[in-house]
Amino acid sequence: MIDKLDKLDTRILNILQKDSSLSTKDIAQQIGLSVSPTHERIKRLKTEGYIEKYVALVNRERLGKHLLVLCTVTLKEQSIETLKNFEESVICFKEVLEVLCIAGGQDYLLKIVVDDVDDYHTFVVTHLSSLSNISTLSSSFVLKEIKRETAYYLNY
Amino acid sequence: MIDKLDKLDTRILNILQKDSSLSTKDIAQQIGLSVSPTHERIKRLKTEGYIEKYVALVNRERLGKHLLVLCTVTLKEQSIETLKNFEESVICFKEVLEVLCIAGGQDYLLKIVVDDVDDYHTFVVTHLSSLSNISTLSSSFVLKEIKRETAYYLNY
DNA sequence: TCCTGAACAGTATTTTTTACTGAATATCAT
DNA sequence: ATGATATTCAGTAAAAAATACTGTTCAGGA
Repeated sequence: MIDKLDKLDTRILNILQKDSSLSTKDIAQQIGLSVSPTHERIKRLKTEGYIEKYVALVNRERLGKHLLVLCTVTLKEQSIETLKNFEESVICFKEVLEVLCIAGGQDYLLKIVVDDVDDYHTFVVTHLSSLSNISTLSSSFVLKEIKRETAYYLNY
Repeated sequence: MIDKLDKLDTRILNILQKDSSLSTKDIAQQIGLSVSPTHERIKRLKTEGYIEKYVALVNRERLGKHLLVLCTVTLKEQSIETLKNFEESVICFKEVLEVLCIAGGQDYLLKIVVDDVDDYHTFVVTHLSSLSNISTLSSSFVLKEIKRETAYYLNY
């Protein structure tokens, strides 16, 4: 099979996105194949880039990361160079988990995770606001994470 | 050890958040322990809730999910009942990966993943806008996903 | 100092992963 | 239609990993 997904591949991806600790045997049973072809498919899905990586998802609160902040940033100018410079700088901060470039006014949305409000203040002052070409910077604290899902729903 | 993390636990979590396909042996070598205690620690981190689950992260674009949308929702009223009702409804939509309750005006930010603009239009019309008590609904298309990280940086 | 419990390394067993083989099935050109 | 070719499958075997178990060392408290 050359780089195209059939129903079984899709089912495998739906399963692994939910729980990658399942054995090949378990998955094989769920999709109705034997172990060998199931294993081959899973391996192929990885090598062909459908699966980027396997990770452990941890409990944020349990680990003392109590504050989740959404931060909207607008830049003074929108030259390629300025955008590129900002992007390259901001992705380096370990506190910044996501950086999205948003349509409309050319701006960015940052998802930032820190221990607490003090920690956030320190981060903004010592790191974020020191970046060049920032015009405005607006922070919104997240009161509650109602849903957090990493699995895309794939239908065949 | 009763429910507290030491330096080794933290290192294990940092490793597994980046790549959970590593063998216990590999991790043991990285943290400077033998396989047995390393395995015990990993198992404990799971049972004690530090690790929520193991998942495969897939390539969104590769799988035809070309559109990522941030949608801000404000409700007509902020009674407990109304909020609860909205939250319970919206988490059921498979297209909605994240739901965050934001400080300030009582509103929500939704991260929505769909195939394309048509798909999004259909979703809004047939699902999202049909929810009761919605006051305003503002959609922003994501032009580019600059950074997407699921690992929290843990320092000891 | 002796006792107790926690954490470790090492070993053994079970399970899983991975590679390999041949059969069945589908594909395609003749 | 038929034969050649490639793909996908199941089954088996070997390698590797996960898991359970055992005894030892080390630290803290009576």
